[in-house]
Amino acid sequence: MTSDGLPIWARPERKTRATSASLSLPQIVGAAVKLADAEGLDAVSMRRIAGELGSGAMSLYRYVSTKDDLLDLMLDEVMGETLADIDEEWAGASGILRNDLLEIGHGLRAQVHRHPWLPRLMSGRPAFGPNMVRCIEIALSIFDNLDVDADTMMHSVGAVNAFVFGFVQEELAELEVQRQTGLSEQEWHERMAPYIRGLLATGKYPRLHKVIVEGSDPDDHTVEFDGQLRIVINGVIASLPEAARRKADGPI
Amino acid sequence: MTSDGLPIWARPERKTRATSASLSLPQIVGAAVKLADAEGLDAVSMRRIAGELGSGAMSLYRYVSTKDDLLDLMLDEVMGETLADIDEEWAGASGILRNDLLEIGHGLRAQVHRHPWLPRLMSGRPAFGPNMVRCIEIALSIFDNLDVDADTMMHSVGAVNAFVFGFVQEELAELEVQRQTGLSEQEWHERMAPYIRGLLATGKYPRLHKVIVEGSDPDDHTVEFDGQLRIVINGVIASLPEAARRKADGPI
DNA sequence: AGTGAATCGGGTACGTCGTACGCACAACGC
DNA sequence: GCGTTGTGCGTACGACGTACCCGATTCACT
Repeated sequence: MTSDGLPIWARPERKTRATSASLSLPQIVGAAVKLADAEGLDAVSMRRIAGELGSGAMSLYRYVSTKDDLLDLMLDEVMGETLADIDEEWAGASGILRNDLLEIGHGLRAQVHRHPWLPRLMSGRPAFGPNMVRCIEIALSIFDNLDVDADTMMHSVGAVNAFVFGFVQEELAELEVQRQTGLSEQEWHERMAPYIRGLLATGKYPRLHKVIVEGSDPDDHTVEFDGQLRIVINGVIASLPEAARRKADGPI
Repeated sequence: MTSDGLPIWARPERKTRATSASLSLPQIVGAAVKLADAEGLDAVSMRRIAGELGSGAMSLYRYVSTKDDLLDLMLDEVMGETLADIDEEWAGASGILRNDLLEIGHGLRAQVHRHPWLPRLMSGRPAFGPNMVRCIEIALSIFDNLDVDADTMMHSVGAVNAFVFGFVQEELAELEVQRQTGLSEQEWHERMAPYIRGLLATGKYPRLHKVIVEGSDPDDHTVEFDGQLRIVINGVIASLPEAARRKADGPI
């Protein structure tokens, strides 16, 4: 959004009437995304993007009225990436709700891992781009032959979505530190160990102590994620009306 | 974290050897939090904070080695806020797992609503401050007489936590736009309506159309949140070992 | 009481950022 | 031919985080 509070897509289309242009909006957005992927969101400055494209910084403003707009476009761009593999109807839809929800969850997480700057962009930015809208449409398609009401559909995908984003956010916090410092997960954990040990040594956190000592080290975040996602999906399916619930796991 | 990759608490304590100081770390952190609450995270600059305290910008660096450290401290500060109401043992713990999880969820959401800049800080910043650790400890206490293993405990609070953060993040995105533009929720929705109508008019999003037309307008986000939170908690409780599950809803 | 060391507050300055403004140039309709 | 329109981009301004440095204050210790 800019000063008028509208996201870029809700505003009358840009002119781009003229003939020869050495720059183009998709080109700019693409360069910005590539930069963010390679060096993090902080590396994405107008000057850097322009430099990457071999043009002047101010040239970008012929295509984008504000950096914030560019960020909106980046967000929608990567949402469109997922869509590229998908044709008119969702190829992945198995018709079995539990599997579909699982796939949506894992797919969303994979997408965020490909572009770790996504969560930071989504904080404080309502996403309403065309690609995002198509993503929602496709997500809703998993209810096609389930005959549940609109509110339930929104609840269900909303809950799964919220969980996935919350989870990856925590995951990425750790990865981000590792990226910025160049430390491996191993090294970072070792670096933190004395502090953690000091905390536990106070004896003020017996439950945390128990969890750290007895808990299995989640070296593979994916299985951790899968486990928790299944828990959430269980809850979602359990809340469905009975007819839909019986069909959620497919024909027995 | 700074260049060494360690959060501020994992480093040897700052000197603060001398006697009389017109500034103090808690004072600085407090001013920063107040500023963020009042004008948003972007208003939090070293110069602004110093100005608010009637001192020079560079003076702050006697107490904080980097702005990033200050942000870490702000995060832990507000986590401590919640703790202020709580004494040694959690007053709110009912011993009934479902109610405890509900309370944790609603409490966490309330906390984030009090400080809408929290999610943006947590993106890309592992939180390990003492207050945060105490929060975790207290959250784990709800399993005290339930005899479940460490992994299950982490799974359970992790799933609820992740969901809550994901949910409020979406909520706040909308609120943030309203704060920045000064528009009310009503006004903003009206401003967006033509764009949304245009999308639906294309006929390419039949499911989204159905959801928007038939779905009840969630004017009260709290009931929406409560509904979805209960769904997640259902899943969590269902995944507990049977003995614990039977006790989760308390004595019948 | 006198003195050296440490810590305080903060001014100046550098390199970065987003972007307002305006100019030179190219392609078009007439 | 000539205005009109749209491009690319150089310059400049006011923010930002913070490195560096200096005078003033206060402590620890004789």
